[in-house]
Amino acid sequence: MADSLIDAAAVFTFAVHEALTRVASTQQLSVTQLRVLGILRDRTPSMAELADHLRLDRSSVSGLIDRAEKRGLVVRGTAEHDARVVTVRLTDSGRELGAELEAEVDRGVGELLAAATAEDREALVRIVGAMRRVGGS
Amino acid sequence: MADSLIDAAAVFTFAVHEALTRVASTQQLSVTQLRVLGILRDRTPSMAELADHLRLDRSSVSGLIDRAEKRGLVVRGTAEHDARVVTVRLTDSGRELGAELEAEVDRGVGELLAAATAEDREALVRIVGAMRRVGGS
DNA sequence: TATTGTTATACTCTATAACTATA
DNA sequence: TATAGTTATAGAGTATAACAATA
Repeated sequence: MADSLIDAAAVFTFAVHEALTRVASTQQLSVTQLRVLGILRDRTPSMAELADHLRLDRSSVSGLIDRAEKRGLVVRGTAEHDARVVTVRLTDSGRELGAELEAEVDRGVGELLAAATAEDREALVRIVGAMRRVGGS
Repeated sequence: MADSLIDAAAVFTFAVHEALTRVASTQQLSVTQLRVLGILRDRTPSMAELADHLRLDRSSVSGLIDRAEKRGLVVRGTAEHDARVVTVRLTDSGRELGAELEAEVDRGVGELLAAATAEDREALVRIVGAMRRVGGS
């Protein structure tokens, strides 16, 4: 596969990642915490499910949620069918912050893509669709 | 800008970032250390220039290079024109490891993009070209 | 005085190993 | 026994503030 393609993928990745870092850091959050807010927007997963989404060890997620809970962004709950399971959901304040940051991400990433043509932007959406069909994520 | 586009950018970014993390971790390296090896491939920058490339504080780069030097991947040198300046360059071993990992990155990222059409892959290269012309990086 | 780089410090993120509670 | 989650521990990565050496 052409070298310029791999380069492009890497440059794109670092640029978007940097935009995410910048947005998150306006609220003293990491990109991982930003992802947590995004994941919880329409889910109330168990710790294990959250770890799977993030592809992190459960012990890492324990610490992550400790810190997010301390900041009042999320709360731990219990699942009724299995007393071992801990669920995580957004607080109102977490949902509000998540929505704010999502808007900022839209703005920041949108800015990065503003110079591309509409056709090329559509190609990006198709690429990710193809990735998903193959990669399983 | 369409929501699916921003989503696609984020999903793409996390997928590539994860592939880079996976490759780097086969050698107990972070993505940042992997980037250092890539940056030094055809440059011998000062600490300040390296910090600019990585968009990190100089103190962060001091620690990064401490660890890379301890592993024998890079060496610090001096610039003849200014005794304050410290330069960084790859050792032979660092260059070799960098080449190995670059091949793995090509393979891993190439795999992610394998399902996309050639036309769409070309669009990605154009998108990054447009980003570069605007964004300054 | 200004700049380059390092050090001290503090915190987040991450994994591994050992543990507790529940199934 | 097996699974869900936490805790203890260790190390990397990052920034801020204070510093030393050089310009």
